[in-house]
Amino acid sequence: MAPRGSYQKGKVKRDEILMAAIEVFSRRGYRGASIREIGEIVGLTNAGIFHYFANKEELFVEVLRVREELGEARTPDLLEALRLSIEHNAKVEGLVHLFVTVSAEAIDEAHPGHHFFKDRYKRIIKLLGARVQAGQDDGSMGAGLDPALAARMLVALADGLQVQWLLDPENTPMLDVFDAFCSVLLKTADVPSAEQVQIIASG
Amino acid sequence: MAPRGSYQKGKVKRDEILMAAIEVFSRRGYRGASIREIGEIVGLTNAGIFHYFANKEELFVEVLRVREELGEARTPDLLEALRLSIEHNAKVEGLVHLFVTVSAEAIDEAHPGHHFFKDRYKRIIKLLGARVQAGQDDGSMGAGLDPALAARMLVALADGLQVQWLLDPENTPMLDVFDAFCSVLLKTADVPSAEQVQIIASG
DNA sequence: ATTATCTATAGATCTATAGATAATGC
DNA sequence: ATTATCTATAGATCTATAGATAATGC
Repeated sequence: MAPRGSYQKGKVKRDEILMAAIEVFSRRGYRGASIREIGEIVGLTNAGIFHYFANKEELFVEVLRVREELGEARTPDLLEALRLSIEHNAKVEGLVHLFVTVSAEAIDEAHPGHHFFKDRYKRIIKLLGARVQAGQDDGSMGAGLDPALAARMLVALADGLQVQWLLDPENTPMLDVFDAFCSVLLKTADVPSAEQVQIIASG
Repeated sequence: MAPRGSYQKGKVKRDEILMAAIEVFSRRGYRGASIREIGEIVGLTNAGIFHYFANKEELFVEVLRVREELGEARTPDLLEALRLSIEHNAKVEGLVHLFVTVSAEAIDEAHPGHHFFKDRYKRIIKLLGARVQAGQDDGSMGAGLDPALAARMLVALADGLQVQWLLDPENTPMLDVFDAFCSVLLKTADVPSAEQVQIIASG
């Protein structure tokens, strides 16, 4: 006898739990979050949560997956996607908080999110590096920066800005800073250096 | 009767505790760290720790203070200081880990380190902004970036790179990335834009 | 009949305190 | 005599399980 599967009510509740979990894991990190607190938000006892998720770690991994989906880019261009995600993030403080809190916590190799984050960074940096390389090749970007380094810069900038923004949202113009950096990226050494200017000017 | 003060042995032990605490708070964050684990490292029971620090929070605040001292710059120039601290940090994984973990956790307003971090960021960004402004004024830096934005970039970059480095130390050339960014900062729009080159070249 | 949810509870922690004992140094 | 440290323990949590009851929908 195959199981009947969850009722409609159950599916809705499961989603509610995931949303509440995002909020709580965001504020408190994986270790600091408690199942009971998540349960209170959705009107369940802690035992009620365990009906939907076998254990805390399973719930957490689902949260990471959902966050990835919610933040998913709708653009094929990775650089634009990164910019869009920053723009989007300024509206969903909870997700940014989750990401920042948990990625810091996940530095510990024993953390359940460790591999998720390590792989994620590696993948994004690699893809962004290729994107910058392509931009330089087709002349849309300046060739002044090593693409691999530029990729790490972009990711670091986005991450670092999020911390500043979460600590002080009103005074942190996340997108302005990012855009200013991108404009630098676009023209750096696309424009000739001072020496080259000399040559051009005197030629 | 004034108290006699702590014995020599006690002073040494207190320092040992602080060093162990840096390590544990680094790995686990404020909430995840346990007094007992710190005690085990220095060969005390958890109650032994409470002889030196009234409570967990007091120990933690001391750790932040000590970290600040240990990472203290020896250079008056703030930009150089930032670079030196990155260079230095690559040798003291524990302190970087502490900083990253706890600053993420401290985004929560109820966290004991919240104000410490918020003030610290505000101060550093302001000072760095002034530094960049001065650099642009005396012509040692290009004028292409708004100093306030550049200051936030520098801080975000340093923070973001630390996360990448902690997740994957071998493959993250922290200092190279930072230096590449600084070289961009130094010359951006110091060098004329493409249009200006046209004018120069044709003038 | 099966899913959703609760109550009750076991068993691990954790911070912190009280009060005893050991070590140190006037 | 005072500091350093321990044992024992109170009182909060926390995750997770067992087993009962309520709600849902074939």
